[in-house]
Amino acid sequence: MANDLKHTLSLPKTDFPMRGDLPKREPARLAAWGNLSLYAAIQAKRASAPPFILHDGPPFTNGDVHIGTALNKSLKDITLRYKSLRGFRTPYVPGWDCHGLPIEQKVAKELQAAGLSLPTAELRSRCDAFAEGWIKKQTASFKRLGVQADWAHEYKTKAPAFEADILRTFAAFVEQDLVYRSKKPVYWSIPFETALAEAEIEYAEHTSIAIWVKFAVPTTEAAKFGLPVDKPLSVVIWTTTPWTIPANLAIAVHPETEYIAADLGAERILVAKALLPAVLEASKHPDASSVVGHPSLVILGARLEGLAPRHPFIGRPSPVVLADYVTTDSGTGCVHTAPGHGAEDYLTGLKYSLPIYCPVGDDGRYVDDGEVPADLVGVSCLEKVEDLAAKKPSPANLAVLKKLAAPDSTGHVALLAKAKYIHSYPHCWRSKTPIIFRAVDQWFVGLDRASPGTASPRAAALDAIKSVTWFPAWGQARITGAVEARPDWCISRQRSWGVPIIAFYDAQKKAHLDASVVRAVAAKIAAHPAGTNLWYEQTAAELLAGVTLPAGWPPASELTNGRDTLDVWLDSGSSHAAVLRNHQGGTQWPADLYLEGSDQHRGWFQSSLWTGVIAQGGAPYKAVLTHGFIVGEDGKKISKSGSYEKPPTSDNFIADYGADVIRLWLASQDFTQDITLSKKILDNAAEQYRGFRNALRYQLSILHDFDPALNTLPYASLDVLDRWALHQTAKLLADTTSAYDAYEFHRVVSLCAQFVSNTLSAVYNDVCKDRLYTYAVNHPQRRSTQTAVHAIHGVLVRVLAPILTFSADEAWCHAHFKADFAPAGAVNPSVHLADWPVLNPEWTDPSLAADFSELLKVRAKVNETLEPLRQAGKLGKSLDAAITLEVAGSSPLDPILRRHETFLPELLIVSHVILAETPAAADLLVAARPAGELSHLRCPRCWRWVPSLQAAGEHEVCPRCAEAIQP
RNA sequence: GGGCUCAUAGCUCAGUUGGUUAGAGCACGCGCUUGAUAAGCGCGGGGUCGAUGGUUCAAGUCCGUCUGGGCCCA
Repeated sequence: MANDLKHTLSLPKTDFPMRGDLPKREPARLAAWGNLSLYAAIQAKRASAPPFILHDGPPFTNGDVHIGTALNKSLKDITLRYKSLRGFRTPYVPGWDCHGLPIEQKVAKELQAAGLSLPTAELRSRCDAFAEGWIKKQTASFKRLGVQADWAHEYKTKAPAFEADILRTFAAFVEQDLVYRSKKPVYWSIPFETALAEAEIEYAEHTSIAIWVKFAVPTTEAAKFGLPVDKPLSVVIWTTTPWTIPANLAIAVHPETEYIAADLGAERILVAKALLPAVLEASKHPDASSVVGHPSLVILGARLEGLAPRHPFIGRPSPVVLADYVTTDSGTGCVHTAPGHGAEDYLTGLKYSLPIYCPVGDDGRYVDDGEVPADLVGVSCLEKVEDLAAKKPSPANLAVLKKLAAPDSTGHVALLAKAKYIHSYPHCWRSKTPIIFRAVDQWFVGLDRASPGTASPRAAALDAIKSVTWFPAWGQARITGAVEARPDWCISRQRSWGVPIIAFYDAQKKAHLDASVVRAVAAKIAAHPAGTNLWYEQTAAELLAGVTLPAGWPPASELTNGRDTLDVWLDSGSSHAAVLRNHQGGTQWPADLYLEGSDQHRGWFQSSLWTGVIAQGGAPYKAVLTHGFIVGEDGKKISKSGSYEKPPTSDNFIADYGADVIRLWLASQDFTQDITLSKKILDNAAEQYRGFRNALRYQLSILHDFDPALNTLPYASLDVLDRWALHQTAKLLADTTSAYDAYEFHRVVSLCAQFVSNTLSAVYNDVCKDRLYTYAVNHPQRRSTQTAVHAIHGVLVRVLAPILTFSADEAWCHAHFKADFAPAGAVNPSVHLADWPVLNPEWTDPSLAADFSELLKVRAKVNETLEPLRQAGKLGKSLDAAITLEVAGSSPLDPILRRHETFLPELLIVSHVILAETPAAADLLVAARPAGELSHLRCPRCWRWVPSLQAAGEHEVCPRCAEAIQP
């Protein structure tokens, strides 16, 4: 019987599945979008719209898409989808960073394992294929994530046309006379005569010879600095690389460390006071305690600056310099400084304008430069693998040791002590021999060089930074600091997989570099399918055929191609020139936005800024947005925290949760900070996803018999509750729009979640069930609610669309076509082709909202009152209750309740409300009892308790239901 | 060691120019409903706002120090 009545109700109905089953269902939607050519359709729709250009920072092509990269691409996609809905033209050309050491090394290792040794051009081809393979894989992963882009017209830094633009950027540097040649220390493999990168270094235990060496201080020098002159005085240095002594140019001390001129009896030595006992022990001084206790002169390091001891066997001074990195942990506190053989030494050398001196040749042997003593010339610094096993020092170490131990013409012996020293030392990954640190010629960009009347690159960059909007604001301080502090840009690398530096060398190894020649070769490279491989396949004469050589150059036949490649930061740093300047995919320069991880303040943001201000006259972006990094549950970086069952790749997470859940998770986090990843958090996101999905589903289900074209009511005839819901929706739209505009996606998610939960689920949907289910299908109040729900759904689905790309589209198709997918040729076949909802001013009704704010407080109080009855078993659903509200006539609540008196039972979802006036001052008194106590009867159809039932066919129902089921 | 940055309930986030018992969603507990049902509703427990000094009539909110993270550099 009851079942018969149930069939007279308009219950929710939809084919929209309750469960997303995203990992399985999302790929079908991707395919549907492909069939729609959705990206092209969106671009076409916005063809004449104002552009919003997000320039893609290219991921490196050497592995799977990591979840961190997924974060980056998701944020970009959310941004662009939002801007597109808002009415902007949003071309998005995805890019790939293809050159670089990690790929070259991976390929080289594979070749080595296979026992192959290939010419450079062949090695490069293999690197090319390697990169291409990952581009394919990464593209698939990005697509699966829901990232919408011009995938068919991506940019690749290895494409010949792109390589040519890199070279043109480089040419601009040359043109402005910013590029110069200078030495810089690099890791050097002697057997392979090549520079190595950090990644090619393996650390292994090594037995070195530690030496303590006296640098004699001339008496006149000592006197000048107020040091004792009663006995010979020496500054003692300590080093574990004796072979670098011929390159010594200075001695570094810490400005705030105390030094002591200790009296050893026949002579004095100057060392850090704290290290004197250790030095005495090393030198086996017979009466150390007396020396330590002796009242000797103590002097602060800062006061020693400029003191000029003599090199132990080369006729030049070795001045004392100051450096903060000097410690008193070991050694003597006086640090042997050879700017050509150490990173810190190099920087100190630059600071003190010392030559970057390196008397060791490519083959690891001392050169004959007129400075190196004759007995050292030709001696090798190499320790062969067999020497290592025998712990046999290099010939250079032995030769230097011998010289230091030999008395000079005055009988002075420089070597104070020596000892074996076992430590971890860098070795070449291929030859397994210890590397040496050695300065080689490099190309630099002088960032402080300025032609008369123009600003230096640094000044221009600092100026450009101010014209850019930084999100968050502290990004400006960060990049300003990085730009101010960085030394001149070393743009050359001794690598193969990169863009060659178009420099030529004559027989005397003199470098020839000219901007017009670079441009001419760039043009050839752009036009040739081999791209820059041409450089490795052709001779200088072939490359320069038809090129007019600048005055002063030898004929092309006497030139050879340089072997250096450009720093890869120049590759990606040229992307704005290669892509935006060329309007690739409809883009334009400068970009409206760059969006990358905060590490790029020192990376891509900066390299792009330099190339922008030097070659294009300004910053290539109007705004820069940064995000943090993904960390593990413990807040520590993901590589260091716990082990994962699967690699943390985008694909793996999507396989488990679906792209929309991953996107929702990422969107719900404040990405300016670290983003925590854990199963619990992802499960939480999945739960939240279900909430959104169900909200959309329920709306669809109650709209199943609503035809917007036929059944929509004008705003003026909408029910008060529906108008309130629209007011809340208008607020949601305004708030989420400003959150999107501020790139605060987590606020969008939070606002939507609260709207769905508080406004819809807890109040609006619950209250509307009665009218939606039990009223006659065409009852105005029912159509009123459907009108509102339809409008709300339209807003919600579009507000969520940038984040829940798949599910919002799925809901869209169900709303418009009552199917999973739009039929062929449908109008508005995707939510992503829609426009952002327009804020209807009618919807905003502050006085109504004020009333509701009070009414909902009453509702909360009623619920509180009902709860004990329910817990006591006296009450089930609230509809079984009758309520008495008592309020003082003077209360501001009184007129509100009166105004909405007939609506109260519906709002409170109870069967009967008695509104009474109380003289008491109390705000509101609520009493509840089962409606049956009023001797009311329960309508078996709408479940409300009413004074009397009436016959309707074979049933007894309330008058309202009787009318509703009239045939 | 330096630059920038973060630290509010189990989780994700709000907390306006310092001002009443610090909020929300999710999760959790106890009920209700069985006409959104692998759903929905109600009620409830849960935070000494990283620690510690200070400024103030008053500090999650301002200042100092420390602890623990992150990115970059050394």
